[in-house]
Amino acid sequence: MAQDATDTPSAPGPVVRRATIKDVAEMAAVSRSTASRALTGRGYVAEGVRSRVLAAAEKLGYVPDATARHLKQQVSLSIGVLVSDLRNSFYAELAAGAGRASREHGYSMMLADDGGLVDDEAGAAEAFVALRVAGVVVTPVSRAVTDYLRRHGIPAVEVDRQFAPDECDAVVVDNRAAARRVTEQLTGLGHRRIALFIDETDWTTGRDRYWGYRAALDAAGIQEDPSYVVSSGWDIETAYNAALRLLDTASRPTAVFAANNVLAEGVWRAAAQVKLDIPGDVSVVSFDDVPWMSMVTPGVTAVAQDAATLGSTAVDRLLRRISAPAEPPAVDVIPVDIIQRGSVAPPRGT
Amino acid sequence: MAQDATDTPSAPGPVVRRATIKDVAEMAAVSRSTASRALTGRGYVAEGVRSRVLAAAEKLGYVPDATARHLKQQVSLSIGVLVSDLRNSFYAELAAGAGRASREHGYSMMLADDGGLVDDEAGAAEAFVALRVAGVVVTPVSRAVTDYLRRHGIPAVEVDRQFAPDECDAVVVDNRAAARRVTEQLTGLGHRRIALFIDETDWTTGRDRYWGYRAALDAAGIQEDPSYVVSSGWDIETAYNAALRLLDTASRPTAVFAANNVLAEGVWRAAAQVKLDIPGDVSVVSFDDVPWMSMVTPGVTAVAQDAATLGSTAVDRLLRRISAPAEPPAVDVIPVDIIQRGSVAPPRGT
DNA sequence: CGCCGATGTGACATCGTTCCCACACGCCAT
DNA sequence: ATGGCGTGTGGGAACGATGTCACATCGGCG
Repeated sequence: MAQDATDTPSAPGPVVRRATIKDVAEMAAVSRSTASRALTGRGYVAEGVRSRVLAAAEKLGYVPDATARHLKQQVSLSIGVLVSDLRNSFYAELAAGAGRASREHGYSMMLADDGGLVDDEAGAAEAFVALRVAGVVVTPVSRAVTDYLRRHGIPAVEVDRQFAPDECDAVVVDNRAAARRVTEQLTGLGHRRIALFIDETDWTTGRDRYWGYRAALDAAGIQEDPSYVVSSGWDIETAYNAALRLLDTASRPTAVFAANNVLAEGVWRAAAQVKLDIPGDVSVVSFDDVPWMSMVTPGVTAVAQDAATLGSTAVDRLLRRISAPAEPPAVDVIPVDIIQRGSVAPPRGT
Repeated sequence: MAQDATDTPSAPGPVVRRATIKDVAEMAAVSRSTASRALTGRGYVAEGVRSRVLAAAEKLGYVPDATARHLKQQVSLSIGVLVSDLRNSFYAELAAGAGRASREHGYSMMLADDGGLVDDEAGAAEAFVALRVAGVVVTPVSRAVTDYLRRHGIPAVEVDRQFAPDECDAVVVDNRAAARRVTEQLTGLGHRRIALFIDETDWTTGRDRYWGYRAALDAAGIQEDPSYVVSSGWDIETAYNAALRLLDTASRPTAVFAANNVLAEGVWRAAAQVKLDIPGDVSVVSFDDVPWMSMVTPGVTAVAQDAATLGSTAVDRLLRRISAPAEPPAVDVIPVDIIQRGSVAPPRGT
């Protein structure tokens, strides 16, 4: 009972104490200031002293504490990247591109994934503020993120989706033009009943892709049939069920434009389920080229966004913003390709 | 010439000065210490004072600086995650799982991607040390990472591949048993000429999967034919070319086991190229289930590792290690599923 | 009346780094 | 001699948050 753990500390204590600049300085028999100058290369240091300090640092395995440096300098070398869903290869590629670009410029990447939820998005943004990242690249799901970040003085770049066009840098593709081109390919082949599967039609990418689709229909003199515009949200299951219903009717469309890769997957599975031949019974085109589209037979004709380039360009833009905070907001538009594969043909009977 | 920028500072200066705890304290008319107690909930604070402080913090949009807190407390709330290739959906899922688990425990995730290169792996590890992360989850490509991290007192968990079995926690699957089961399925159907496509056969996952394959052959009384074991590295192109050569011969195998999803893709493309019917001419099984395998026709029978669970389990284990540094290293083995699809059939003529 | 514990609060040192400044030399020009 | 410069070094104050410690106040009890 009287025995007290504090009398005989059984734990061996901190086995490794991380070397600090003080340890380096002592080993090199100089002051902390001189050691710092030798290591950072700022200010005068005699050549002999410099090499002594460097040798000591090497010997001790000294790695400067980035958090302490940040605290002192009020400059961070991390950037935050916030995407909707890492499991979607579009976002994974985007993150990979952002990570590569960050590293090339000496930054580390803090990555978060908000599952497309506004609440999680806000939580991630707060974590980024707490960590005092140098800036944030985000595929936003609301306007709130960039507003919040701006209020805290953290520059942000919107990628893919754009909610604050006039106040925030952005990196996007020309969704409208691409959607129009790919839809015109269908009208050009004689399709008149063209369905659009889309997440929603009011915001950013969804709105623009919808407009592009409409523009192509208008140009071909086709009246829009609202029952062919399916807003089926963000998950495969919903798209699959909606596609099942639509494709299993007499008045089914002769072509389907899926406005992103998730919806395309739902459509593809549904078509397989009801045993429709692609492209014989129905042509399919997609926005977002992901790996499976080139693996299936026939391959899926798709608008290929270079997601990695979106990510790396966003980081480049962010770093430019950091070095020139006062410039007016800029938007980079990344070109897209339409990859022709076998999923498109003229409608039957033409 | 005599004009001096410091006389008339033209820049508007820091437009937003981030609120610090000092600002909060002043607004609430208390000392920094009291404000800290009120905000962290440690120590005595009168109820009235507490609410005054909280109101001030709210009003100022105060977000505590995680780097400063870390510096003082010498405890970090970030964990590092290092994967080989974010573009590979296996790693992307793993990262997503790790990110989710981190966030659930209040940690942020620093993510890096080393492209499978030992040099980049070392660079990323150094960045993690500099940032003083609480721990690291890594899909290692060499033993060096975990050694390096240990030397700096940072706990690490190896996932997927395991290089330091006795010194480091790990989260893996039973590669050998899974490879054996899936190969036995082929021998059970009467296949005798079974090719193995594999990255390499000397280390960790490659070695274990190779052993599993061998064990299944041995059990079926099949002599291994070295020309059927193709070590084709880590890229699709190489695997594709190797598969082309192997499949386009008279003595081609009747079944192929691809030991990861990249190799499976190469094999799949090659089979399509030489117009082999799957499973009629050749059966195909894969290690790693990725999205395209369920999209193609026939679907690819595959060993499905739950990558997200690998990632989240690794984070759980890491956090347990952080709270109990002295315990002996532990290994979690995550169960796998074999997903039966249509790519497997008995060899022709049986 | 003096002492106690319970309840609150503020001063100050600290974490690891940087960097401003003071200072110390040696050398040259006044 | 004195001043000034170029070169080199160390002292010490930040950065923002935390936590130890001393102290202040109050009510109650011996």
